[in-house]
Amino acid sequence: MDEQPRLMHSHGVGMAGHPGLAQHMQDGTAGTDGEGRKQDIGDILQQIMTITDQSLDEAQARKHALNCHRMKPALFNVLCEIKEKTVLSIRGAQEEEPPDPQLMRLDNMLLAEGVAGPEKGGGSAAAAAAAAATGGVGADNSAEHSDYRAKLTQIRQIYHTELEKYEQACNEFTTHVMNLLREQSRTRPISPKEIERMVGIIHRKFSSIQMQLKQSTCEAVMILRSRFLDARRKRRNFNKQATEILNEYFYSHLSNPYPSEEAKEELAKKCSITVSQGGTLTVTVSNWFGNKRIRYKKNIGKFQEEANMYAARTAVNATSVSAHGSQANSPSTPNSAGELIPDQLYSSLFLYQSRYRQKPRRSPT
DNA sequence: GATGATGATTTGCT
DNA sequence: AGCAAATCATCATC
Repeated sequence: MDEQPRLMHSHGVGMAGHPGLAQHMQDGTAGTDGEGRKQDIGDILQQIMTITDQSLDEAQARKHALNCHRMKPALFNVLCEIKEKTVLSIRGAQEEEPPDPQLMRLDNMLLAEGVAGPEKGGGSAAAAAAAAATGGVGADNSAEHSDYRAKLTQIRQIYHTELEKYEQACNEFTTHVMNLLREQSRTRPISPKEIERMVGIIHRKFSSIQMQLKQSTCEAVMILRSRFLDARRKRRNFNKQATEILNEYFYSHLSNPYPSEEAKEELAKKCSITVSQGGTLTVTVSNWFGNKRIRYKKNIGKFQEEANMYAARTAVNATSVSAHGSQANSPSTPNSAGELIPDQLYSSLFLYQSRYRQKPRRSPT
């Protein structure tokens, strides 16, 4: 069979645009069965058009018949040419997709939470990371942590099995489609690029499904996190002693209630704050002072009694230390008139300063 | 369970 | 970076 090479040679000769077909048509015994040839081509085209309407076996047989048809190479060439012309216009629509920021965010989060990425002892890495994020919580809630770990591992497992399932399905489908296209490429021209494009489309579809999985996994992790590890949920009021120490500092520094970093550390130590929610111990102290300042300022009247009490206490302490307790005032009943004045002065100074505030000065130690 | 207290977080400013 | 202010979310009390 030397038909194919001959057809290729004829390119550009004969019937414009359809050289192969033209050659073929001129091949036959001239004139008499030209009509018959036309009929033949019409039949073939009809068969191709209706091939999808037939049953599988029927179509298979028809396909085989078409493949063996002597006109097939010629038709194929024609299709190739038409394709080449149309593909040129399609090629422009090739988009280079940038990495989806949403997907990247999800990936990063899953990685950070230890759901994606390498498994390290059943998600303990994630728990450790979470613990670090919340400031290295002590042993008081280790039971909750193990609960959290277990649940996270569960999520992790579901995520991975689902992801694997999707990946497998994607691969199966891709190979299936590729086989189909290869099979079809025997009857119609399909460039490797087209197959590539189709694979790309399939992958995009599947990755959008994967994204949904990632999204819901992220949501599940967030819920779990907020349920077990959110600092706000873990909020514990300070004990009485800690509050007293902090209040003592606050009211004795009412003119400038901005403890330095060192003072904060000192206070944290004194208050034996173990549940450091925010990050470092001093952050908790900072939070307290921040809240105290704003709430004091908002409603001085409400805090007046408290202010008087602490002012009196420090005053008593001071006198008892400096003057060897010679002024025998009862500690529980302070001289109200004597203590109120400096206190009010302090508070007005604080309020004044809050407008024209300066950086808190560092303690000399 | 309604409400105020309170520790933590967020937002915006300097 | 550190703060004020607003806000959130839980705790504690009744």
